[in-house]
Amino acid sequence: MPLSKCNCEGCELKGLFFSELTNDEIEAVCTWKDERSYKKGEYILREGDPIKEFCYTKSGLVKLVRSVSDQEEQIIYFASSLDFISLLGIFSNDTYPYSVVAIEDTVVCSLRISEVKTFIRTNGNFAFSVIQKLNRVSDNIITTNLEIKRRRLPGRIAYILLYFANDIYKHTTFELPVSRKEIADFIGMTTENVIRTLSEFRRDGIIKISGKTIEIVDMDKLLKIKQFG
Amino acid sequence: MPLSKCNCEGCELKGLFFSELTNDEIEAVCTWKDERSYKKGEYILREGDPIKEFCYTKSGLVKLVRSVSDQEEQIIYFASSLDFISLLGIFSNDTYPYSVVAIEDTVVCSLRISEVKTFIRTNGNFAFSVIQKLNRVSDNIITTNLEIKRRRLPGRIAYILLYFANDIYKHTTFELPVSRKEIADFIGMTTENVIRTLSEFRRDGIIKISGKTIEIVDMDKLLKIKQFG
DNA sequence: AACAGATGCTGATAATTATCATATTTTTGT
DNA sequence: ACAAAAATATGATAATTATCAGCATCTGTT
Repeated sequence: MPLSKCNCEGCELKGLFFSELTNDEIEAVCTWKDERSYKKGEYILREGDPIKEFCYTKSGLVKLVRSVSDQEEQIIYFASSLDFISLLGIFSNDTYPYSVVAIEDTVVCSLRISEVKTFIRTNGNFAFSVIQKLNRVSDNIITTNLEIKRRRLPGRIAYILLYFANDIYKHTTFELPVSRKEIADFIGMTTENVIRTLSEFRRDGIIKISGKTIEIVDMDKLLKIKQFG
Repeated sequence: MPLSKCNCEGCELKGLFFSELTNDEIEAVCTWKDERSYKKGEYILREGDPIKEFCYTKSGLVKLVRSVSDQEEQIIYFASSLDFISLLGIFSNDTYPYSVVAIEDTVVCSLRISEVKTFIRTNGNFAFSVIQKLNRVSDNIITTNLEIKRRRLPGRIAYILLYFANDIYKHTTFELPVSRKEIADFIGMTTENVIRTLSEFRRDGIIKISGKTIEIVDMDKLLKIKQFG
């Protein structure tokens, strides 16, 4: 099969994820890869399911969640485009220790994990790039959690607002992709207190809120709250 | 140089870390490896230093810490024997994002990171085993932090007591290897409240304390506090 | 359009945790 | 061995956060 028929060839992510693969390997990937679109709210992976695929986001935004009791869940991380979403335990577990849910419309590309494992064993440069990327994502999660842990409620809210504004949307006005409850599940506080703190920020002229739309009005103050709150 | 002169050959960790290396590769490791002993309290790695080595503990206990302000530090993780202590960012950063400090006398074996990187590129099975092990350690850190985050003070203290009792010392009586302040830095609470909670556990007949020695008297109650507190 | 159910919002109160002050004990350095 | 510093301990109070209760608003469905 000629490579020109393989749409992975022209994929904008090829350079990011598979620059180290040979043409033959890319062709093999292409034959088996599975690209899927998910609507906001849909489950991409389910906690407890067997790990058969190696997935990454091509576009969109997802949350990694784990359930900690009947009613409660904890959000581990938000992954945007070009992130691995298969990470925790993918090479050391049999089943997913968390679920992945689209919080915006999301396109995911999946490879068979067995194939990726083979490439790791046979292609050292590919192995190295996988290690680098896994390492970067893990570090990110760990550091983010530590940063949140050391802050109080206002600091945590400031942190997450600035995360969406600076890292995800790169704009001071944006649509919050998550509910107040999801913020609460992420920062480890109650929904009521998340709402209360947002309202206080609004009253203090730091942000404007209309529904899901947030506008950061006083960036300096928000940065100070992130730093000291 | 005959392999018999190489003391890595007989190292009890060879099977764990380097089972996938060829004899030639092990000999190369052996020539350059650096095995060092550290007394309790000594720094093994310093935050900000360039990453030149790939380190793991042969025995002992260490803490991974990062400083978050002039006076405060955050403990990321406790690593016991056979753990990697080079992990966060080792393959994606130039400098260590955290320090590693011995909290018990510790023996560390270090390889040159450049050499490990070469093995990853040239020996796929070794690469795969490194990925598996890094993956496992990262997951552990992430999961531990999530478990702590979702608990209140008593639950957090119960969690860490049971961690030392069950995972590290495998005994209901043990010497706490860390100060109350270090526990506080790990679970994200104040030193006073850690002390207070330990005192309450003692008053409630859950544990006995004499200095650094802790004895778990009422395991059932402690498990319940871990679960619901 | 009407309804149900989720989500957002606010206040009052209770529970939890931090801060400050002070004393005692243990460890460290000389 | 001694003084100084650090760690442990406890109480009182302040600050922070959770819980509960009651409404309003939004969303999706029929």
